[in-house]
Amino acid sequence: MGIRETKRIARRTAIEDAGLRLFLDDGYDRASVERIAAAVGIARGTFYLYYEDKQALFNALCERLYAPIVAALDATAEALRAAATPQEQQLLFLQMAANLAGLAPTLRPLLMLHFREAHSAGPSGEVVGMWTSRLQERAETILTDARNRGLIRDHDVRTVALAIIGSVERLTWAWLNDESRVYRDTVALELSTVFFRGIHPDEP
Amino acid sequence: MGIRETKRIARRTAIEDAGLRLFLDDGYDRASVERIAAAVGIARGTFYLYYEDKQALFNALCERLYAPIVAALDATAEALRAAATPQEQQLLFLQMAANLAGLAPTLRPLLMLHFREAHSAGPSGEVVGMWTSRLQERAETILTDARNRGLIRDHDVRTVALAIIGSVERLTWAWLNDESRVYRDTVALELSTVFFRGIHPDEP
Amino acid sequence: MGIRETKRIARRTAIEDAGLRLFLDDGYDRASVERIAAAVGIARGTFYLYYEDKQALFNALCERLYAPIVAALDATAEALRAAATPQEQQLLFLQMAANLAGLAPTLRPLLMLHFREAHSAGPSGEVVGMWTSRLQERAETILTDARNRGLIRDHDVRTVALAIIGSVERLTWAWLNDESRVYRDTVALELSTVFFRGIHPDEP
Amino acid sequence: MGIRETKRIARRTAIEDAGLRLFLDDGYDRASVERIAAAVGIARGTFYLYYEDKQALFNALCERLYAPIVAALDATAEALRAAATPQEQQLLFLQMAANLAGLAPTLRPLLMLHFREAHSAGPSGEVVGMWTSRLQERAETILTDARNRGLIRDHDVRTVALAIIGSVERLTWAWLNDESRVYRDTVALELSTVFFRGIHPDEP
DNA sequence: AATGAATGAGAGTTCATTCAT
DNA sequence: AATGAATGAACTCTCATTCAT
Repeated sequence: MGIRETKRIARRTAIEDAGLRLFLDDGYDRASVERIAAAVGIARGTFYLYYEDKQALFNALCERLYAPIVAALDATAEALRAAATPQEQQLLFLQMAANLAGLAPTLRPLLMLHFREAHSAGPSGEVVGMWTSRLQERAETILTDARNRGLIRDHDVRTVALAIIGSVERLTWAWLNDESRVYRDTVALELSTVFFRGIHPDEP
Repeated sequence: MGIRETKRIARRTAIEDAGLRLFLDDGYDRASVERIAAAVGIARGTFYLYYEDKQALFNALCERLYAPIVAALDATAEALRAAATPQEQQLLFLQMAANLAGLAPTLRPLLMLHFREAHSAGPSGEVVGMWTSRLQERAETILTDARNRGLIRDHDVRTVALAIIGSVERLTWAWLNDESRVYRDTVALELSTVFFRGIHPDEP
Repeated sequence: MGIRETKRIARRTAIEDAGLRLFLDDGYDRASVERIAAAVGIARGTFYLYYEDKQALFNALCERLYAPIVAALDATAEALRAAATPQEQQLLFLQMAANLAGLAPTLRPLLMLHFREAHSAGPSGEVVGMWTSRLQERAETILTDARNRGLIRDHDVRTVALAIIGSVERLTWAWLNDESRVYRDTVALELSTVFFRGIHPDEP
Repeated sequence: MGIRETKRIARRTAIEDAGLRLFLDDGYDRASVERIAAAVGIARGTFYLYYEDKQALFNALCERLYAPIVAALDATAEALRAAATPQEQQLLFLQMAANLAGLAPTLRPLLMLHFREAHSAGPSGEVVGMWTSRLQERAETILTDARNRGLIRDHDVRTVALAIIGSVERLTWAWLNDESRVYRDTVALELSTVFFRGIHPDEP
């Protein structure tokens, strides 16, 4: 890779990092390109050599956040299709939960950004909404598959998907804000139990 | 009540209604006092005769939204303390759920506002956060009480409270956005079942 | 008229005058709202209390310039319809020419603005073009009427109208720029003679 | 010519063509070097290897436009000096008009540029003004000569020259903008007639 | 010869709030 | 009680040009 390309990537990363920090501190709307540029140590105009506009920077950060999550869900869906027994399936669910929980620390500030802008009125809210609905689709796919195989009770898949995602979101938000007693490792298991005991078919 | 007082209240209501609409359309930050005043048909300066600043208007809207919800939760908590049997308690839970679901249509735009600003960086986010934590407290109180009486399994109360609130929030958001197949009436029951079957003690 | 209204009008006039000067010095595009406001001695934001945007200020100036010219043309057209003999008609033409020439000194800077922006690419050019085509319409109406009455030879009315307007424009521009030997008083007569001798029917 | 020189000229032509298009679309001021370079497919900096600055590019385009027109006028003036009879002279006038009208289609976009920038406030306006005054000089020379030989009536030469140029400009502008019924071929004749019948001495 | 990163001033416009009327 | 004029800082984005590579 040429030296120019290397420098360019490094600078893009620097801008994204600074942008992330300011978006978190001030929100997408209030964070100004001027301050982002200043944080990186570049001129205002230089910013626009790397991103078409503020929105493009935000999109890049979203890509960073959601791409690995979507990938993890897709991988689980794929594996589930190959799973033969209910036991295998349950294991895969738990692995997925652990997998996602494992991603969390790396993605921490980006997750924070997700919540900050999730329902905002501006363009940031729209982008997050688009990604969120993709996640929702994946979750529904997985649950539908599980229901068809008799792994979970015959609830309305959409409702259950929303409920689970909502729980995960709320707990993640609590974790991000260091609300006491939310421990990443135990919570995944705890939550799984709550939902599984509730949604799996009663044993004879 | 004097005619003056009546007119003052009517105008406050008009300002709040216009403010609500604009906060929803544009977000708290982007909604300008100028446009709110114009929507009401008053001068910019007149706005400040009724609210100290934009923030005060937002606070008033929050009061409108959260006060009845907190009241409903408090009433349930009170009634639960007087309930003797587990059957009575379960009934009270269902009544509370139905009660809250019944409030939803009236509060619809205000609920939308809740989500719009829930995690925002500015002052609006802080206010919503304060109210949200009050709701969380109430939920924990109720669940702790239920657990102490053996009505629900011995989960971590905080985690379960967060999970339930998250689910409710996510489903409410879906309902607000007319995502298909989220019907207010059935969803309360469905959700109760999901959580109850999961969290109540196994029957012998 | 209330004192507020009076002051408002005075300030609008002050803004228009300053705007005119700067539009002339720098052109519509390069003239900045900031400098216009500074020339008036008001804050940047105050400008927008009086005009929606820079374009609106330009439109107001165009109104000032073109409205009296259109009025003069319409008055001539009206009078022509009532004129009985060719002699009367010719007299009216000369009166119109003198009339317009009489307006020129008052409108001088505004006429300058017309030429500055007449063919410009931006929004200013479009507005001027719109007004210009209105003038063209009026000129064609008058010429068509004159031709129908046998006052002028049977040329293509549109071509002649364009030729006359073009001549007038070019001479006006020369006058505005103090190109020597363009005297307002004599030029109207001179030009009339040039065109009349050429376009009136040959005498028997 | 060396291959290098050939390539250099080809690239200059490409830049001029792109510049012309953008100057027409956006106006000299708003057309940015960046977009011109992008249209050619070269880097921003490369532009400055071929033209000292944006102004220099504009000058080159003016050269392209005005040089042939000045040449045509000079040729006519020269031929007129050698002409013996009024009939010969009139013929030469008509030939010149036809000649210029013949140039028009080739120069079409450049003519458009002339009008766009003719009275603009910036440097582009000054350059066009300089060329325009050269054309005016030539026209006056020709008319003075014609008057001295008794070919045209004893009008003020300067006024007539301005009137003719103004007419030609206005009709050309109409033709450029496809205002209906302006046909290049007939218009030259029509205009000649209008002016000739008006300015040549009365026949006995 | 060609590149494209970098600059920083400057553009139009909006904002919440104050205060004299 | 009500008005609306005034502020000036803040915003996003564009510009012509330079220069190290």
